[in-house]
Amino acid sequence: MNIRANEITIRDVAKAAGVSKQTVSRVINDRPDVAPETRNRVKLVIDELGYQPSALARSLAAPRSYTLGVAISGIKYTGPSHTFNGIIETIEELNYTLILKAFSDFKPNQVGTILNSLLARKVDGIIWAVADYDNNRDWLAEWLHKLPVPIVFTDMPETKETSSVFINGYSGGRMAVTHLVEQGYQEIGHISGPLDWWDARERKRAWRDVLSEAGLPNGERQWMEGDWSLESGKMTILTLLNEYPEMEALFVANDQMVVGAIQALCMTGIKVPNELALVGYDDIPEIAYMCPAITTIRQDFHLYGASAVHLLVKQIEATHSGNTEAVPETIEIQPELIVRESSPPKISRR
Amino acid sequence: MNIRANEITIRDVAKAAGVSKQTVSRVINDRPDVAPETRNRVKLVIDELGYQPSALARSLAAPRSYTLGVAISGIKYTGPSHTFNGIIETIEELNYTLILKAFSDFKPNQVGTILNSLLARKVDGIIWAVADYDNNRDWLAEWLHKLPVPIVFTDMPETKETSSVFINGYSGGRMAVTHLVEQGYQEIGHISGPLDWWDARERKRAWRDVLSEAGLPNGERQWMEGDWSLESGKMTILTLLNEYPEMEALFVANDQMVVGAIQALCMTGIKVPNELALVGYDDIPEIAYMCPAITTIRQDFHLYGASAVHLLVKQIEATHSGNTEAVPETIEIQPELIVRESSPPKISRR
DNA sequence: CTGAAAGCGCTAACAT
DNA sequence: ATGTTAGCGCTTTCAG
Repeated sequence: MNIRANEITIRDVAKAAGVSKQTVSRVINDRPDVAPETRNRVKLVIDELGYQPSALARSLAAPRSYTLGVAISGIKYTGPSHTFNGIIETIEELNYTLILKAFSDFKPNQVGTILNSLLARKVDGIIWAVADYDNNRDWLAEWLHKLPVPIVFTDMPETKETSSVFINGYSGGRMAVTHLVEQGYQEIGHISGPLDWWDARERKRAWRDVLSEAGLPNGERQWMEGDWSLESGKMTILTLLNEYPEMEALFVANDQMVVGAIQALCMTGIKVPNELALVGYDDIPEIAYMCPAITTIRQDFHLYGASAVHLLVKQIEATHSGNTEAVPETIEIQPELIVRESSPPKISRR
Repeated sequence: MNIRANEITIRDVAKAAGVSKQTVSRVINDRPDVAPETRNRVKLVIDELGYQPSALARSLAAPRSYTLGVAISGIKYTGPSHTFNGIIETIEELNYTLILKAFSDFKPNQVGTILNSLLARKVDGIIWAVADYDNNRDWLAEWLHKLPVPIVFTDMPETKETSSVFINGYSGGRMAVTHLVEQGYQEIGHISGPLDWWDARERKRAWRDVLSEAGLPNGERQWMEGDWSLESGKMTILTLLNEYPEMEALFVANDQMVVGAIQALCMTGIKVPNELALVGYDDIPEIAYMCPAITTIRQDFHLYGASAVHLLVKQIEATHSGNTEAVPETIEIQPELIVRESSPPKISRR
């Protein structure tokens, strides 16, 4: 294989093969209307010269660029980083090129800037993988109907007007709490994520609903708000333990906070699961290696990212091939309960 | 702000402002040679029309694209994902656009494919953030001298011919083991990473060197090879404990393996740090929240990524502005020892 | 200071 | 099946 050294153009190939640029273009685009013999000759010349077409020029001249724009808000944590990994791999698989924009400070006009800089590179579609918190989605709303290309959201409260992929946090929350109820616990607390995050609200709502339906207590002193961080898990559980001493079991809205909480429990000498049963959320790799291993709700982040790409490409194909207007579609991914040692039947506890 | 809807071109602006395309071009490129009055008029029209220049067309016509290519091998783990985060943010800061390629299977010809697809988009430079293991670097070597743009490596054994940024793993390893020696431990084991990784070899070499220099035992039964994973930490420590029962302290080559090891220790009832002192590597967020909190070597991944970008952009500037040939440069980042509860002075143990 | 012409490397639309 | 003519939207070069 040769490297594109920026010097050989379609012209050179055409000249060397004794055909027109157009014919070379047809060959590199695998068009059917080229004589087999000509095609071979051109291909040979391409190999000899080590010709590599300029994706830039093709994108400019053609209606599509085979480029996808992805906007993210940071990938420091397990969830987003695995989701992003799914996105990358799938884009790669489908032979698109990925242009990335990071969403840093959440100012309304940043939304427009990012969208524009993506469109300025003529992306065929956009994946908006920025977490739904604050009101960044509202800022987006005004752009949506002006967008000349399909867009797919991640973490999106179901909407009819836009395509999105989401993992059902309410359903995951229900699984977690239902599991604890079924194991026989009656005093079940909750540490939520920051409630300006949609996901955090969904999980908390699930906690409350399940307890209500089971006729179990779910008052205000039974839960506290964390901020997803390890430190907040550690701090929050100490307060909660104080305010809600009868607590037998605890549903924590993400695994990071569980790790923090475990350190606090360990330091105060409270035994898991004998004195407190625990269920987390996310199934980060570390959580299975706590002592005891923690029951959690697994989110298939990789599938999540992959689905977003597949959906987007589907919409793009629809726009380009048919005369069919792309119809918004929502893909819902179900989380899964992973039972480990931190949530045994209550009766089995000493 | 208006959104680029792909319909307004520089031509429309020129017409509306009653000037030529070139003048508009000069304005959007902030060239000095435009009458202030003209400039203002053009700017006004640009705003009114909501004109957004096509980055694609500009890249094609101009000598630079203000686009950087980044090749990574996956960002599922803390280290790479934080490094990548530093890369993204810095690229964003410097107003470049990021094109991403993922390196999945390590076949020699994938290297060429990735490089070509980046060059086909006319990137101004490349960051190769693929971990140095196996022999993927060798495959790269043959392309290097043909590359028409600067490239910066991450995780690179120091070389004179190429620019790179690296965190000194040998020095980090020395810090870890020296700390244990200074705390008074004499029987110090090691769980290494997979030895086809450069970093793993460096850390192990440091372990051996420090022990040798201190006149402490460092035989074959005192260390074992893991594979960076949680599970391997768990498994490896059990074997090691068996083969090296006198072990008082242990240097583990990354924090993930520490987490796995702690579970194994907890299950077998071995107390940290009283029966075994522990030092990890990486300072992943979770490691400070173990019980006890783990001493580790912090790597500033964010700075790492940021440095790679700064170095690359520096090389690009050199190539474009001056007639100076870009001189390869290496940036070395020093890791830092973070002392926590898992490595107290031996004497203080009960 | 401003404009006209030429071209970046390719594809689309129409010829033949 | 192949070639020709026009662009894609911008920048560069060279006039003036």
